[in-house]
Amino acid sequence: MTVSRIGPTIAAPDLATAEAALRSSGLRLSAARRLVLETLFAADRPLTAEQIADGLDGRFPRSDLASVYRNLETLGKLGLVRHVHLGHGPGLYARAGLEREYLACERCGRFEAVAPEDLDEVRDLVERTFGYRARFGHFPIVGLCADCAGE
Amino acid sequence: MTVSRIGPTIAAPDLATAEAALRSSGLRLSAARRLVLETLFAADRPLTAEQIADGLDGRFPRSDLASVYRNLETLGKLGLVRHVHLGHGPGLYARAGLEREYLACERCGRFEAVAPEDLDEVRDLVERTFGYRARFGHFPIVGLCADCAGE
DNA sequence: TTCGATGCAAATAGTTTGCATTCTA
DNA sequence: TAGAATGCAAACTATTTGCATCGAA
Repeated sequence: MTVSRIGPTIAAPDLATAEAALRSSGLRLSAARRLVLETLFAADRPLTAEQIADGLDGRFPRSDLASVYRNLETLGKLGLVRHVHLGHGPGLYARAGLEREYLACERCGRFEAVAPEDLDEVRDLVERTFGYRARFGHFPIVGLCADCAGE
Repeated sequence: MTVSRIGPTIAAPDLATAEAALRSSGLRLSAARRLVLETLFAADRPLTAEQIADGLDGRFPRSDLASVYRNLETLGKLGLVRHVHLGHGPGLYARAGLEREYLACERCGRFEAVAPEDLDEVRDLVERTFGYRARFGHFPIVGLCADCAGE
C-alpha cells in the first residue's frame, strides 16, 4: 500500500523494526527514547506527551516531559511517530506503521480512526473540486458524529 | 441560505446590525466591545486576538488583550463572531454573517476561504460514508494546495 | 572518549482568571 | 447606581530551549 506522506516514510510494523530503524539512522537508542517508542506501541490510541511521560498511568516508568517532546520530534522526523490534533487540547502522538486518518466530533469530543483508503473517495472529490490533496491524519475531518447530529 | 451551525445564529450582515443584536441581547455595548466588532468588520480575513488588540496595526485604538479574548467569547456565544483554527499557531477570529469554510495548506501555510455550499458535495459524501456532518468553518480541510502538491 | 541525549529549570506562546475600578444602561 | 465590563497582573496549559551532566556507541 502506498500512502502519500509528508516527510520520510519508514515501514515500522512492530517495535523491533522501529528500534532497528532508529539504530541504523545513526541516532542513539537511549532508555528514554526506547520508552517513548514502547509506550506508543503499547497504546491502542494516540497519546499526549504527558501521558507518555507519566508512563501510560504507571504501566511504564515515568520520564521527563521535555525529553519526551524532544524524542517525539526526533522520532517524528524519522517517520516513526506521527502527530495528531483532534480538536482543542494538547496534541496527540501515535506510532507510525499503522496509518490512520481521523474524523472527530466537535460536540462530544469522540473520534474515529479509519484506514487512509477509506477516505480516498473524499480525497479525490476534494482534489477534483479544489486542487487540494487532503490529508486527515494530522488534522481530522471535524463535524458532528452520527449520534450528535441525530439529537 | 440555511447553513447548519453549532450555537445560535444571528444574521449580522453589517456592523450596525451586529451592534443592534448585541444591544438587544441585554449585553452592554462598551467601547472595547464595539472596537472588537469594528475591527473584525474592517478586516477582510480572520484575525488573531493580538491583531485585534493591536488595533489592526494602528488602524484602530489598541485595547487590552484579556478584554479582547473575553469579548470574542461573548460575541461568539451570540453568533456574531466565529473562531477558526487554520493549522498550528494562534486561533483566528472572523465576523459572522459572512459564512466561510476553509482549506489550508500544511506546507505553505496559505488557506482558501470558500462559501459553505461549495463544500456541500464533500459534506454529503462524508455523511453518506461515515455518518458525520462535517463542518470546515472551525477546523479546515488540511492538505497540500495545488502549488505544493505539484512541486 | 566523544558527542548525542538527558533531566532539570527557566523561557515562551496563547489563553484564562482574579480583582479592584470604571462606565453603561 | 447597580452590576456588567474593563484593565492590569498573575495564573495556566502546552511546548520549547539552555545548560551542565550523563551515557551509548
